[in-house]
Amino acid sequence: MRIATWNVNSITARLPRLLAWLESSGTDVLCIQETKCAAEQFPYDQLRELGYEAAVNATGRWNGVAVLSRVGLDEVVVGLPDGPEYDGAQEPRAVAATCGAVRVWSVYVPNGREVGHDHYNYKLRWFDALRQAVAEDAAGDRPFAVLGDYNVAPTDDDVWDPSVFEGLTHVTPAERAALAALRESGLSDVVPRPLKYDRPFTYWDYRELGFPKNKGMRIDLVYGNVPFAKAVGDAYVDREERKGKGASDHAPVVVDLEL
DNA sequence: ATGCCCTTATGGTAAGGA
Repeated sequence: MRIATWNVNSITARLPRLLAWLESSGTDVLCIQETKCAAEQFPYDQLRELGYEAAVNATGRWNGVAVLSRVGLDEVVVGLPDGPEYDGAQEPRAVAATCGAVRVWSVYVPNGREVGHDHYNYKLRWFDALRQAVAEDAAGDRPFAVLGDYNVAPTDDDVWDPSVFEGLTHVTPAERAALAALRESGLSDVVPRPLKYDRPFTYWDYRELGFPKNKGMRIDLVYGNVPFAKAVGDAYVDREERKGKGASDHAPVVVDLEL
């Protein structure tokens, strides 16, 4: 089974590339983030023509997540149970589904904006709610993973230049502690291979030649439980998808499971 | 080498991204 996660930065803007990539990559299950569309705008029909069902949590112009699957889609949960609110609303940042033998969450963790900002505190609360929501599956016998844009670089090696990030979100001890707490609940970081250069970055800013200069970050993560991690045959960042006109600023992370 | 911001909702400008 081939499973992947990809922040598409608008499923509407990315649809031609998304459909082509699903076909060329042979992905069975895709966790998507930043759909940036209302539920009624979601391209169910085009995806169904390629054989994919979709579990969607999308409410409008910001955020939005989905799980696409061509190997079954059951036990769908829309939204993080007991998830925190921001500005009085639960944002569409999580959706879960069981796809064949594997259960997954697709997550888009809040950005945080600035250290100490309300959004940063919300980000940390959101991680708490995520950990509690996945604890039972993380400790279970069924292959399970939380895939998505975590908006945290796990280590200093996961950003192109740590000195640039001093005092900024994505690298703080509190954010990294939230990742550590997830690992302590039974999940491990499935680190993909880079297909070029030494480190498996997954995001490069559109500005200032970020991609050609490889000024990247590894913030799109796959956290799997023991049965999931044992089944991993290969994992890599498909950096080809970051190239050219009409690319997202994130590349897909692809995991092959021997199931 | 894969290229010098992109996306949304708007109705010229604002907000978010990280």
